[in-house]
Amino acid sequence: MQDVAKRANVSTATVSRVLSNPDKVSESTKKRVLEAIDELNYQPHVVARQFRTMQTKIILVVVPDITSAFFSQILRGIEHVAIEHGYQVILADTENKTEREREYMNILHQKQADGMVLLTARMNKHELEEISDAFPVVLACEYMDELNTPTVSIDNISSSRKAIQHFIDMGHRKIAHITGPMDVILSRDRLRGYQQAMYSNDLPMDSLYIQEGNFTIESGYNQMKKLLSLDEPPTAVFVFNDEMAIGAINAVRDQGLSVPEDIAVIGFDNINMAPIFTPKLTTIDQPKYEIGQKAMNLLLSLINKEPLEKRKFVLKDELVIRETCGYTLSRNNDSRDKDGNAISTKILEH
Amino acid sequence: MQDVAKRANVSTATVSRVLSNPDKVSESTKKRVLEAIDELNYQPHVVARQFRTMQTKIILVVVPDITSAFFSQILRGIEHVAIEHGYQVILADTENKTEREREYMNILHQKQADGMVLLTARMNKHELEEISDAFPVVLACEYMDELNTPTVSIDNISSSRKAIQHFIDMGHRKIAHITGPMDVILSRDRLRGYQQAMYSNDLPMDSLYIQEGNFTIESGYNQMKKLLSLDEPPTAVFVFNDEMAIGAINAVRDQGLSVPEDIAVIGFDNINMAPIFTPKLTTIDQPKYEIGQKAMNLLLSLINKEPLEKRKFVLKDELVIRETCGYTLSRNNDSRDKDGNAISTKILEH
DNA sequence: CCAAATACTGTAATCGGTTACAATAAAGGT
DNA sequence: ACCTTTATTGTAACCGATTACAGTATTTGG
Repeated sequence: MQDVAKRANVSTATVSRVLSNPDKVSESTKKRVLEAIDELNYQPHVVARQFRTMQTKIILVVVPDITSAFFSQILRGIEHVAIEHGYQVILADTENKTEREREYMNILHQKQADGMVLLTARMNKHELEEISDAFPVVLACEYMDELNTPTVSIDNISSSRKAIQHFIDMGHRKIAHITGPMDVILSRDRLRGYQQAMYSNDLPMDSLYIQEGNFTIESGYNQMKKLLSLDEPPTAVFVFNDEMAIGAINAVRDQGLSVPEDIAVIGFDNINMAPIFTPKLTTIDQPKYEIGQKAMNLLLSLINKEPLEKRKFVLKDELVIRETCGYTLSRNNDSRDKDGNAISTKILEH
Repeated sequence: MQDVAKRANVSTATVSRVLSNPDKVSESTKKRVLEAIDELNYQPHVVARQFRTMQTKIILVVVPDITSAFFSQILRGIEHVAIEHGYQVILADTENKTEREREYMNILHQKQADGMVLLTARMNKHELEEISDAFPVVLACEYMDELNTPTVSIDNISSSRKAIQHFIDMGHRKIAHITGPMDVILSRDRLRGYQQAMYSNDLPMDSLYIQEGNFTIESGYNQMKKLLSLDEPPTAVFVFNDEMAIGAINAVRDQGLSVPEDIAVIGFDNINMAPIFTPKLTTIDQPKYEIGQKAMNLLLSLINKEPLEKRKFVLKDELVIRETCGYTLSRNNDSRDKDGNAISTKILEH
């Protein structure tokens, strides 16, 4: 920077201003400085700037599982908004471990990032509250009651209810649920939706019909095997996510049965494999990209200390009816739900 | 830090030493300082340290597509090694755009990262050479001849040859290839392997049998449709990656034909969906996690200016025979290749 | 018992920008 | 013509750690 200043015959302050406050500098000197920068191929030392301004322009995004098809779409939403506003995204993969989640909190404490988007919150409410009181933090996907942290999510309880109601409307009575790990709020919420729908339709609930998986294809496979080995196996199974649903369908098939004829299945998330898998997956679609965008926009407001219009955003989900729930067997692939909204199930749409 | 120093009745230099050179400090003062740190809940200002030491302890990883199942495994390999050595990983998603690739190079120029792992290299050789001469850079997956940049990859030509040879050994003669975009070296390499195998078996090559896709499921679907509409459609298709292979299989099915009976298919990468998809995908397995680990270890050597044992590492790939190539139809799911190596195809392995 | 080596700690310069404040020049107003 | 305001630029303090160097205390060796 000294060199540039010398060459342009100005002070370092002016060079700095050309770079970060161009309006404060006259056209002529600005031109001279820019030329000098160009000639000397000067690159500002970003870390020095970060140090001086106490801003890193970095956003930390904590993901429970980077390999999951679901989160990558959310990430993209976050990243697009971030880059647009001059921020960069650091990814932190917790691999579903709560300790690692905690470790990453340090990055905020140490001011290595200007803010954080949490796509997982296994920590207890107290810890979360503490960190989000001190730093800009947005929670996405997971929702906690009575938590002040700004949140973007869908209503997991109602969407889960919607799925079960669909089964019931089609005449199913023996409906099982493969849940996610019970220490994850999302799992408890979706389970609650299942229970609510069963109760309100006066259907009995056998606790054997509730099996806890761990998000993976394998665990979907194993839990479905358990359900199939019951004396009275279910005729329909609602699965916490699409990955486990795919595992579950494989289990049905390995048992010589078929989906949806013998067992109907509904998944969750509408990952990009859902319309491609055979049979095509009926599932709850989350607006993944939009969740990411919204979360990042919220975070920017927090960082800039702008007032928030509200702290909790619940986006719309949608039951996408394809083949695994059996609904469309006697019909065309394209259908409409009872509200008349198109439920497109064309293959290869995304 | 001042506060800590005062409280422990030492100078800031000593506090600093306790944190970064604990051996230089006596046990008693170390204890005092640590107590003070604890009582004041002091967090070192990492950016200040980065500034002073001119090290960020950050690694930039440039990925062509973060949503791809293939790369996430490599990422995990990189990240594990990085964290183990006190480095953090920033992810840069180029979304398959060369411009964005170039943009990210700036992060290195600006010293915002100590090194970079490239999982994509669409830039020309000259640009790449320039940056890798000036900074620690490792190339993974893609391989360029006559390039000095340290590289970790498999031998794409030979693995592609292997796939085609398998088709030929099974009696196929009309073998097509759905490639990746031709501006990607990997695509050209795998195409070359296809051509070599065809030539060396005196099989004719119809240029209509070579169709260029763009990595996505959709393009696999579309290119396969083209192949199916030929007067003399192929009986076997080698596809650049598993995603496109899955699209291709769907196209076959939509045409009322079936895999592998009418058309045999071999994919590439062995993504985690490969053994789950129906029919199970025969594919070339890349040691994804190991590629990531090796690349990161190489990068660490570069950063620490250690000598490299060599600059090019070619890891072993493996043809994993499952169902889509037809080989195991009359046999068990488990098979062995001609070298006697087990080719496990158990469902739900990963 | 003293010199030399060793162990520990403190002082202060330093990294490369940013920005408050001061200084100067130019423009505008009466 | 003179004062006020505005525009532009320079000077130098500052951000919070690290570390070379110097100084002091302690141990070792003869």
